Amino acid sequence: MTLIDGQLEQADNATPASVDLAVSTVVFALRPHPITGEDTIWLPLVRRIREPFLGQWALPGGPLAPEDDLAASAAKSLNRTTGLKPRYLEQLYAFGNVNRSPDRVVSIVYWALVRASEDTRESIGENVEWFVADEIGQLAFDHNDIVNYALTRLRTKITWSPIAHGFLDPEFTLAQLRSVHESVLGRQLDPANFRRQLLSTGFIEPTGTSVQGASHRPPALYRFIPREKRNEP
Amino acid sequence: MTLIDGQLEQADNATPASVDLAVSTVVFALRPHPITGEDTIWLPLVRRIREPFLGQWALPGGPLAPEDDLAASAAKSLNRTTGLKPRYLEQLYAFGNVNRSPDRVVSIVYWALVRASEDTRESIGENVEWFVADEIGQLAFDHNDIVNYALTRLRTKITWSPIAHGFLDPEFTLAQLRSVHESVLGRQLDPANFRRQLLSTGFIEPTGTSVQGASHRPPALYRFIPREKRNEP
DNA sequence: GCAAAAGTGTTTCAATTACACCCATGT
DNA sequence: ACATGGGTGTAATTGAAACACTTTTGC
Repeated sequence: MTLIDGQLEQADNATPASVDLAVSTVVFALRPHPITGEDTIWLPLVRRIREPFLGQWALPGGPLAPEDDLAASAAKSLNRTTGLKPRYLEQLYAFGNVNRSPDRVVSIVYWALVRASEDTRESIGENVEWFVADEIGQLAFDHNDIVNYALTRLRTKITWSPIAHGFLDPEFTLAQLRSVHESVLGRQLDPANFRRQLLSTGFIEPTGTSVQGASHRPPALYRFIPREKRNEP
Repeated sequence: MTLIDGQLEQADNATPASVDLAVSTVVFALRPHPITGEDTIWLPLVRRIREPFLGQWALPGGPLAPEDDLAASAAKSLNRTTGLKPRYLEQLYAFGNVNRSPDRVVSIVYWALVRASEDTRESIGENVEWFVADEIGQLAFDHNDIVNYALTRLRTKITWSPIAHGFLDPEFTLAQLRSVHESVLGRQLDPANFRRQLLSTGFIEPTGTSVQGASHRPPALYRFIPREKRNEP
């Protein structure tokens, strides 16, 4: 509430910040659960190599570089830790409570979807590890809260927004897409109704090709239609 | 993508930031349109008193004080400019593109709802003025984008979330609440269906009192039930 | 009694759900 | 041919929208 020159303070020409700014990312992928074998949500965490919370697991991220946009910073740290590029990336929330860290840090958190690519299992580094999202222990800072918030956002958003393709290759069958929804929501969905609902949204279109080789009718392949190329959403 | 000690960078113990951090707030109130007289959305803007964008209108805000939570900072700047306390306050988005300002500033923006109180018309200061939201000119920085984004959020959120009471006194009639929805959405709503829909959500409860004095059946008064005291949503 | 807004009831229409059934393929 | 998942059809259920109707007040 300080007054400057007898006038109100104003944003966007702030005095030099005494608050640190970081960008972190919650990265989701679908992989089989180690016990049940059913697809479930995984995420990569990074072991902290300094105080505070030294040795504990935390979300990948880092300070915001002056030359990076926020989303670019998130994508970079994602790529650093997983070697992957995000197929979906969205800002989650800015966390900045005074008591969330011993020093004062505001974290702008993104969440991302990536494919369950093969080559990322152990290839990155000692200090990066993937965990089943529902079975992570206590994380550094308020990162448990952040992960839970991101999971909630994923599960609610998938019911009305076309994001499930973020877990898949560019071309996919409706069964694969339905399987993603089922894994995220944790319940079975009616194949017939799922098909109709999704096709009526206009979010996807058939590629014209289909998948041969299985001992049943070959399923058609579809691709996601980006917002700009859609007709009436 | 710098490596520190041969390890991955990590968030939340960032190196001293070379990026400034500000918190701004989009404040909405409902007041009669100066020409049509119908209730419409207004918001307060602050005239900039320094470069860049000197003399142009901008959102109220300021640098984040180390001792303030993000929401507290937003509420403070709101109170500074309008003299009001927010009846609803929510984080909107963190804007941080490199090119949004000559210097590098990340703005964490909140949006708020306040009552159309009498005493705030001109009483604050020379450099604060209220505008009809749909009739503001060109603002400083990317603040036009921010205002439009906040308006979109308000209009979509009011259809499924109980926020309209943020424009009203703690006790209100269903007609007042419906009028808020109509003003925000810009179209008429069926009184019968509106009543049923809203009561079925369990967001509000009757106070037991009603408003006498008008030449028609006296309407019952309702109050908003905060999330914690609700039963099933 | 009449106007005016509060509040209730009912009919219609659209969307979702549940589930029966046919289709195309590999073995 | 038959097992398997892909794909279509349809009746039942639910919920939203439209609108007629009753209630309670001031004048």
